[in-house]
Amino acid sequence: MRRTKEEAEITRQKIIETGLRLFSRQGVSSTSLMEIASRAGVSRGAVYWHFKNKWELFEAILSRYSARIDELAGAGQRESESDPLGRLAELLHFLFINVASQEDFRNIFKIILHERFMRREEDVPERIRELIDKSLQDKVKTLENAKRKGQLPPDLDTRAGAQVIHLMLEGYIQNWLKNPADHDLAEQSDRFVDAIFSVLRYSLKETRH
Amino acid sequence: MRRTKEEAEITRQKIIETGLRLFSRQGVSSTSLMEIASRAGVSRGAVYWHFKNKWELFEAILSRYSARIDELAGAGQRESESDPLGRLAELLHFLFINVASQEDFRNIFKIILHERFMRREEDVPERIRELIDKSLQDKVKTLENAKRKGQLPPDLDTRAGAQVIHLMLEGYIQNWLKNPADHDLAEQSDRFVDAIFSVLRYSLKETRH
DNA sequence: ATATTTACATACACTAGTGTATGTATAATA
DNA sequence: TATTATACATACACTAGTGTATGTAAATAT
Repeated sequence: MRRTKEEAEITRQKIIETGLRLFSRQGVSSTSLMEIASRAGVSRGAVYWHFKNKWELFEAILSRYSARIDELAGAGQRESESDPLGRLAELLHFLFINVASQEDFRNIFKIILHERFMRREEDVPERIRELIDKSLQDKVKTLENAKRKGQLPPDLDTRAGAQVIHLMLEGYIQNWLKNPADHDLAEQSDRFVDAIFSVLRYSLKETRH
Repeated sequence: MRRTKEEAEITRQKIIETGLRLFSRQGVSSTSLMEIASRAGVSRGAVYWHFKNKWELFEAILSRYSARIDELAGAGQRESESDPLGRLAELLHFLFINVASQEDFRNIFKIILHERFMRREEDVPERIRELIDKSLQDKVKTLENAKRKGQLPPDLDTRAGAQVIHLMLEGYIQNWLKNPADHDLAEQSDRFVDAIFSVLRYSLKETRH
């Protein structure tokens, strides 16, 4: 019954895909390796052969997509960029489109959003938090840059701005995940980016103390 | 060892409080009745005497606070209101303050936000979704009203507006829950309401088709 | 061609959690 | 005061899940 190396890789991918699907539906902690195995059409032994435990499987799933997420998140941070706000708009559009059109990408987001607030120390690995914090830092840099280039008011609180961007982005994705039929994410992308920018332009002024 | 009626009510409340704390930290499905019981200083028997199972305990927790949430959510929806936008601002401020200052209220929000996207049918009861949907509908009404009173542009997409309000509110609360030391929620309440209103005023126009 | 890994499947031991059944001191009641 | 119902605690039976140990056919190395 020994499989060839290619076959082994196929089952490994199948486990990863099934894990991604189930994790995104039920959350990581309430999905058993048993269920993943049976839905992937393999035995639990296969899962334990490819991955040490549930969290290593989770790490494998994350690392398969983290490169793409990093790439997207970092796109607008270059200090030399002459139109940082334009870059930011592109990034947001890109995120919207990807989330709307690619299920696996959407599921990764869903897991991250869902798992982010769990507090059991043994459970959620540090990697998720790092991932989010990094992309937040990227956006602060982009906004600072846009301020210097005169694209945003000089008294904008960039940290608050970056947070609001994240929040609205996450919120919109969550809402779309909750009710995909409600509206077309890609179509509304323009309007939503406008909404974010109007917040940046008209609110979130720094407070003096 | 039989307790007096008052004592029984005290243990019941103690179980509810402990359940609220643990559910908000770990999520409902990954918190055991064993842990709740021991942390509440009672036996599992006590929990099973007061509540049929975990989800009935959860219902009890929800119903203890849903009145307050309903009250808050419904505050700005009166059609006869002459200043609906002002009411909405008050509501948002009130929510911010409550979430910032009252731990139990904050924990309820945390549970709702966390549990909202779980998909195991046996698990999350319909009540949470109903709760959120109702308050969304309230906000749509408030915005419609504000439009008629000339407080908002006539081509505002009120449904999108209501969603954005929810998303930003939830996002901000989530962010505050994630990092309470980061900033004072109550203090930033003003600025955040401003941000929301600027979105309503300058974006989210209805699309023609 | 033989030896050795590999890629699993199966079986086992263990734990955590659930729900229920039973025991019991005592508050409430008649 | 005797009886009954209450408010639990404890014990038990059961299930689901984990991790590990072992078996094994076939791919691969020698």
